[in-house]
Amino acid sequence: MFNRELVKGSTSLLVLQLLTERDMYGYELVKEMDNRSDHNFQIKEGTLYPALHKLEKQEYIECYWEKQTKGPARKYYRITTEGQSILDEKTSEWYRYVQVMNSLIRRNES
Amino acid sequence: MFNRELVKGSTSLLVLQLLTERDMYGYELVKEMDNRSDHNFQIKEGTLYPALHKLEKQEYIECYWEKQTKGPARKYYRITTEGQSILDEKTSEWYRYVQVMNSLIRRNES
DNA sequence: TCATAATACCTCAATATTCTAGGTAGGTGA
DNA sequence: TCACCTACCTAGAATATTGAGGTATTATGA
Repeated sequence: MFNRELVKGSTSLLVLQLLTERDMYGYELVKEMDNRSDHNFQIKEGTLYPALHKLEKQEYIECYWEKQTKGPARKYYRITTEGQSILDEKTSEWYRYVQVMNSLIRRNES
Repeated sequence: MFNRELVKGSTSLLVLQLLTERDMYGYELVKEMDNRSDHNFQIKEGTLYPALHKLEKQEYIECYWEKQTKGPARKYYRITTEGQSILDEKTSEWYRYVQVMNSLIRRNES
């Protein structure tokens, strides 16, 4: 697991990115991030649900309920057109951020 | 400038790294980060000074005053041995974090 | 001379995100 | 029946950052 503060702010980027692949529900997103990151990103439900609600309010994602024959109903989320373009922005911001950070922390081992 | 939240948690890493090059004072660190990052990391004094105090309390850095013939005295910081080893940890954490993030956000453009 | 700006330190309230710890409810298996 | 998993949720505490303010010294230019 990473430092809590370091990871702050990357949740929305990850959620939007995963939703470009397929519609997903909250509980699924938690498990998916955990699995795909080899347990490095163990985002908690207490973090994800409020984050989803904010993204929905911003109209970057939208939701629909799907009843299950087995188990509780699921609230699926799908990314909107606006969400897609915000994702593009966030993604390029991420790459710029990494580039700047790397140039700053790379040891001057001459 | 980057998103406020994305950058959270990288301040201590940057401070420790810069101090491996030479001892610096707070005001200098602010300007230095701004310059080196092409104005992408405009860390504010209200962020840096408390961050320095925390690092000092953790004994990752230590300070000494230096009077100037011109202008106000400067509080210089130097990295400690413990700070150096924490920096190593934080640096490798950073690289792991970037790797995991990249593997998650890289579009599956097959 | 006097006002302004730069240097150099500092604190505090507001904001945003995350986590911990709880809660509700449906369904499964021993 | 009881424990567990699925699946949703919220509230309070902790943390980092920022904006806005403060103090003090020195330099600059009108």
